[in-house]
Amino acid sequence: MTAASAGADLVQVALPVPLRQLFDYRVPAGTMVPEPGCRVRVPFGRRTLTGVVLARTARSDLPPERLKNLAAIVDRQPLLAPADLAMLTWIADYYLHPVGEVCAAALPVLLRGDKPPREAEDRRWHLTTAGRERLAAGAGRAPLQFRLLAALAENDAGLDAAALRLLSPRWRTALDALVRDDCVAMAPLPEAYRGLREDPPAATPGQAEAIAAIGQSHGFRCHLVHGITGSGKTEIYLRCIERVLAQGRQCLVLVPEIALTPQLESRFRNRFDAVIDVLHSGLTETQRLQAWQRAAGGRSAVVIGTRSAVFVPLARPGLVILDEEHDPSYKQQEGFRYHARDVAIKRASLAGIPVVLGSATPSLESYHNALQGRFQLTQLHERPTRAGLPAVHLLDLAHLPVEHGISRPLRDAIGACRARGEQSLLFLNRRGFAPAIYCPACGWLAHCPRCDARLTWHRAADRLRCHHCGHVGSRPRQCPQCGEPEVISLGQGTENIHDTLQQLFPGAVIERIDRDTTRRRGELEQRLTRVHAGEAEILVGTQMLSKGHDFPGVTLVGIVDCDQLLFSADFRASERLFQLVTQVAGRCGRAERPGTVLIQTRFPQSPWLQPVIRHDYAAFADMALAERQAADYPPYTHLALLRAEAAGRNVALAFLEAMHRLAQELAVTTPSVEVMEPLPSLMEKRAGRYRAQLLVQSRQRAPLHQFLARWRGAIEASRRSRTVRWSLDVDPVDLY
DNA sequence: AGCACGCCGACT
DNA sequence: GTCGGCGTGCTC
Repeated sequence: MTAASAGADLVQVALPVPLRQLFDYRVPAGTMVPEPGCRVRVPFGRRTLTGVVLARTARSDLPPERLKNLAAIVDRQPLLAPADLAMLTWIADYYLHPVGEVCAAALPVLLRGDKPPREAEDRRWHLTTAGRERLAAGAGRAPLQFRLLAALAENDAGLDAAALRLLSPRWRTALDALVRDDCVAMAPLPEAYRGLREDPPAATPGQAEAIAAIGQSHGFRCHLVHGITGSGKTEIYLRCIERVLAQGRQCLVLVPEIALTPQLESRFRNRFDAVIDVLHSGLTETQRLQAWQRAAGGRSAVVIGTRSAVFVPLARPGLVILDEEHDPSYKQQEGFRYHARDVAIKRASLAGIPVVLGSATPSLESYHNALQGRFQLTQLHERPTRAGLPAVHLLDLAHLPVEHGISRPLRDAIGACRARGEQSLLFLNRRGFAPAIYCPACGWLAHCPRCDARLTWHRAADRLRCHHCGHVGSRPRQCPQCGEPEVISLGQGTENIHDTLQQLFPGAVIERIDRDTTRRRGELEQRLTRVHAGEAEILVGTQMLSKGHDFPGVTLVGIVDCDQLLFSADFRASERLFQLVTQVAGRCGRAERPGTVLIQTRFPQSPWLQPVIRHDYAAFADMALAERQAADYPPYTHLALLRAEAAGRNVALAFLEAMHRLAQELAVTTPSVEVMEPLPSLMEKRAGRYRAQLLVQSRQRAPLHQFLARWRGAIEASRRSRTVRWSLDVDPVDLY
């Protein structure tokens, strides 16, 4: 770092404001020029903000008299390395999002302010020989120093800041004095990786092939590991991580949700004697800061995290793994709408390291990339345990006796399963007791006053709830429209299925797992523990059950209603159906016993169900890809979606119509970009606001991006954009 | 996003 | 007569 010369030194600063630009500031003469990656305090309008220096520069487009001086430099050393800044700049450009907000999103909350990083808590101090002598000499004029010495003498491994703080809030000054006198020194930090704790099991041929392929890649390469549920993808991750750790480098492992971190963490801890950190929204801000600092400082070996952890800096990056890569929760659905999978791939390419995407049901985008040779594909078709894949059967609801959503064969199968002392799992993607309340006399249905949606009756709470906004109402005694003395409930939710099963199997222990029964912290874990302990005989639950958790005792899986997935407006519906059923089916028969999956449907002839029955991902993907190609949908085209919402009906739509005209003018120079007509959203009214959307499509990425950049600029400049709430979603995942 | 400036309604 | 509504303009 050099001191600024007379007035020629400028820095470009990313500020947390929704403006897609950098701001230039003068470095006062005589002060050190902050390096890129350092935070600075700057005057901005009438306030002072904290931003990140992205670059040094000698000249600015702005006239010199309008440039202001930096108010202060927060960090002496950069918080973010040049590679991190390059990644963040790329993301800001790709998603057309303000780079200052992207930078802010990449920093822990405690580093977004103007405070320099706090002492890393894993730093420890221990006694030196001189310290021992001072202690032996007895207490002198400095009683606190003596107490610190005594405490440190009892702990050979040393004490950290938290432990010393317990001795006295004024520990810092006393410790500094002791360090100056060489009585206390910083204890060496533990090595990030110290070796294996257990011998890895022998790899199956499929695993060995994947491990070798990933291990052979020098520099950037994207690997897609497609392994059927239970085929041992985690073991592949462990072996690849082991190789990278042995080289003294770090690994970043991403999972779609917090609930999956504990089991992965414990498997990693059993295998590796290493510093392993988790990073997700369930931590306190202080914990997040510490994990972030350990990763950035190279003091951790493995970081396991959810979506936002894709931004955590690593001093020595060696490998990125993204488990369950098909999971839509990798896409942030509001504000800064990035996709962690795509960011992870870009990040690995910038860092020149391999990235591994794993899934039993890869997204069609990734699978297509693999077929095109852009990703390297490894497939695992076998389970290492003796259990084979479950047998899948369809139950035709139209031609079978059905009671409260449970058909006779499903009921009998559950009974037989119980009789064998095994567990069964029923999947229904619908919470509550009944999804509709209906008047048999006049046809009235209970609607949400703020959304275009029906209200769901939650019987335990005796409330009508809207699952799209926070609305809660009570069930009317009589029909509010015609006065009919009794309204009835229609359809089944998990609460209802739970009840029905309890009636069919009196005395059975049934565990319901959905957002309603696992709202409080630790409740999910508690219920899962009861299931694993074998206390529960039947499990009923929603989507939550499909994600990652293994239930070795479950030998029967029932999909109560797959038709809602079969007929959905979303062009990804068939993909979701295959993924969901395969993932739920994968929960069973993992141990020695084979499993059975029963799918209830009114459309057993649907071609989409055939590959599900045969566990044939390739056949499903061929069908789905052909359909996507015919309809000009991803992965054959790229999409962007302009969404808008406003309090008044048609305000958002009128805005989009104006933006549509604007887009058509702009698209003249990018003819490969197709701008669709704006449409009201599928659920037009939601939480009291009216929504609409406009789809843009192109076969080629580059012209689309070029168009979007100009279009977004024009939208921002238009006065109308201030009358609605709008967002531009690059690569949208949900199209409604 | 904030935060100012700038013109038109109901009130300490 | 003011306090304050949110339209619109700007931030290196």
